[in-house]
Amino acid sequence: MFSQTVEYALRAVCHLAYTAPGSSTTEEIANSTKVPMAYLSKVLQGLARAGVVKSQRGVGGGISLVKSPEELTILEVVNAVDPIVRITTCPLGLKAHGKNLCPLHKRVDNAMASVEEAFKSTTLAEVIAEPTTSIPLCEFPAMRPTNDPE
Amino acid sequence: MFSQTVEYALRAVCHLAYTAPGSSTTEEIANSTKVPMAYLSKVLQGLARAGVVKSQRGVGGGISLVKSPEELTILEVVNAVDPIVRITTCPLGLKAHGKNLCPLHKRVDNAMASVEEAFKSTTLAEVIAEPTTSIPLCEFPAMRPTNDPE
DNA sequence: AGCAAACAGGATAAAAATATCCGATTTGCT
DNA sequence: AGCAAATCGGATATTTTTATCCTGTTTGCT
Repeated sequence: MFSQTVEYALRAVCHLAYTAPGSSTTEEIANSTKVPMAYLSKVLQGLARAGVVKSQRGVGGGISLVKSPEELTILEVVNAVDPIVRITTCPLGLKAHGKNLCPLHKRVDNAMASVEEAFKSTTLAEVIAEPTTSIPLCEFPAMRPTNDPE
Repeated sequence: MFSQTVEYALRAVCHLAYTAPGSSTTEEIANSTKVPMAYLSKVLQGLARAGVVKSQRGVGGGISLVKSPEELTILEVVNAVDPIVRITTCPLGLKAHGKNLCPLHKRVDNAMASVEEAFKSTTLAEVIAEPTTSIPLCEFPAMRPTNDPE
């Protein structure tokens, strides 16, 4: 239901939230998130174009979040790479419907609205702070991603 | 967020709900739903394989719903062509997580769960019966799809 | 200046989703 | 039997998504 790209982007910003406000290299993120590095690079470029992350070239460079994890919502990340497009006019182009969606499309749009709302109300900070035995991206409890090359 | 195929399938069963328990030809459905006929044919084959619709070849044949619109949910239609797959184990394959999803994936899964729930609790009968000026698939209010070739 | 780290971006490839075409088969009707 | 209405299913094409590779550019360090 959500694209691979969305999944990869969320993992990446999750890693970056751990190291924020510092930066991580694409390789570090790729290792920690188990995303193919070359493809991750493209995803990160998309996030950079959308202003979610910024990149710094050269030695000591890498990728970092533009906002703090407290200010960054899941929705912003999702919309940066694969936007949730709400239904605003009849997909069949029926003029009589126009912006007045029929019950079918109203329900489909409501489903998207609920996802949008859930994602809008969750920040990255909440995701990484939530007490749990399953820490995002971490194989072992109570152990968080580091920048050490494994 | 939802595939074209899902959209097409929903339109098609919506048309069939109008003509239920009678059948419609693929061409009639294609015209009423504005879905390319050849592709719709494939979508309907998928719905038939999943047991949502049944087909009858030959003169006077066509496609009809297996269940009544009262018994058929949107979810069954969606799952027939492009299933909503819930996250049951860690997508990274982290053994420590297993079925205990991390906060990130729990939220993504919750979003899918809300969609699943919304779709599960809506029948086709509700969709076509809801009073509105925008009648599904119909260009004009108070005028419903017919089997008349336009 | 020279070198190594690191991202940028184009070219390419592979796979999946979307779409079209057409001959084969089934079926009802006369 | 013959014909026309319909679906079935295989082949093919197109577009999008996912993925890989490689060269170029930027940057910090010595």
